Amino acid sequence: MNVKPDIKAAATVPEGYVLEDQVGHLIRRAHQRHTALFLAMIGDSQVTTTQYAALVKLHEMGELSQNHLGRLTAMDPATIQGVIRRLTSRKLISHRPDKNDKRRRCLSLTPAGRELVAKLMANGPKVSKATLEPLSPEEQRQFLALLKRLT
Amino acid sequence: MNVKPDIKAAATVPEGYVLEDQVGHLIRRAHQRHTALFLAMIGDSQVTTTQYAALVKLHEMGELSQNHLGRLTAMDPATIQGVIRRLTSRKLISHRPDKNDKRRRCLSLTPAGRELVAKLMANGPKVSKATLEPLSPEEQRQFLALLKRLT
DNA sequence: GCAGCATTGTTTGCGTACAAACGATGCATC
DNA sequence: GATGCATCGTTTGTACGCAAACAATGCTGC
Repeated sequence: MNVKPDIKAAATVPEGYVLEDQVGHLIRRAHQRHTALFLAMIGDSQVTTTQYAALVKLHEMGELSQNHLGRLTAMDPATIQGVIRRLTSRKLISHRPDKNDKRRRCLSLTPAGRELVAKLMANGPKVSKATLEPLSPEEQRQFLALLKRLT
Repeated sequence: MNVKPDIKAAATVPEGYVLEDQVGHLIRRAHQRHTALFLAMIGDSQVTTTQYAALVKLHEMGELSQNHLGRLTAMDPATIQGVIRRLTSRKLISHRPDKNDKRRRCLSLTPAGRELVAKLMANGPKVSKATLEPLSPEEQRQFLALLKRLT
């Protein structure tokens, strides 16, 4: 098993192009790390990052249509559909038809959903803190400012 | 449909906790944006970011076992298995049994795989550049240095 | 009123991502 | 050389993430 660089193959690699240094690869790994921290620290072994986002936004906004919630949490209609289905089956979210628009489902938190989201949001800042922990406070501020402009 | 903040619900939100400002949410959105740019610019409508990573690493290293390639590209055994299966079915990768270890599959690029990866790697820097485009050169340098420490 | 277009939510299909459990093989130690 | 542990690759199940196509409903302009 060859573990050293393949000289013949490497000869055609563009100068200085290292996979591990590419933004995309680094973002993907940072995302993996954050997801692992989230699942370990958020306080409910079933709730994922996207489910958390949906719950928090519903808590903040009160009542929303499905696609609107998707837009607010950066999920396309197919993705938010599955997230809502799973949260509904756990009885954390309920839905009723919209009075004025028969296409829409009005989503809202159930009492159980409100109770859970309050508990999870107590841990949310800890997850963010742990994710940024390798950086100093000043670096964290810089990093967040730059990251925000890449979205 | 209520689109304004729900005062009653928002009253229990921890002070200053805004979903859109959390690292995890921003990383997720940056990842989505990068993936979209990658698919649009890499030059082959079938190749994904992880498939690209596997091809590039195989090109660089010459011949690797499946799990080893997975470790080098940050994919667990179950994930790299699917990636390799799809690349093999496209005849971009071939495998042979290892002489010394019957458990291992020795993976390597086929001629078609070598040809494709050379073409894709010409576009790789353009994808990275486009992803970082909202930042100035100095900011890009800062961002990459900080991001690298979060992995 | 109605024709054309936009939006809402659904489904299918494909591709990551990971946990958990598994059989096969390698290896270290006795 | 047999025991016990580690590693290799696989499978199953669950959960994003998005493209594409769809039926139902809403809306705009004639």
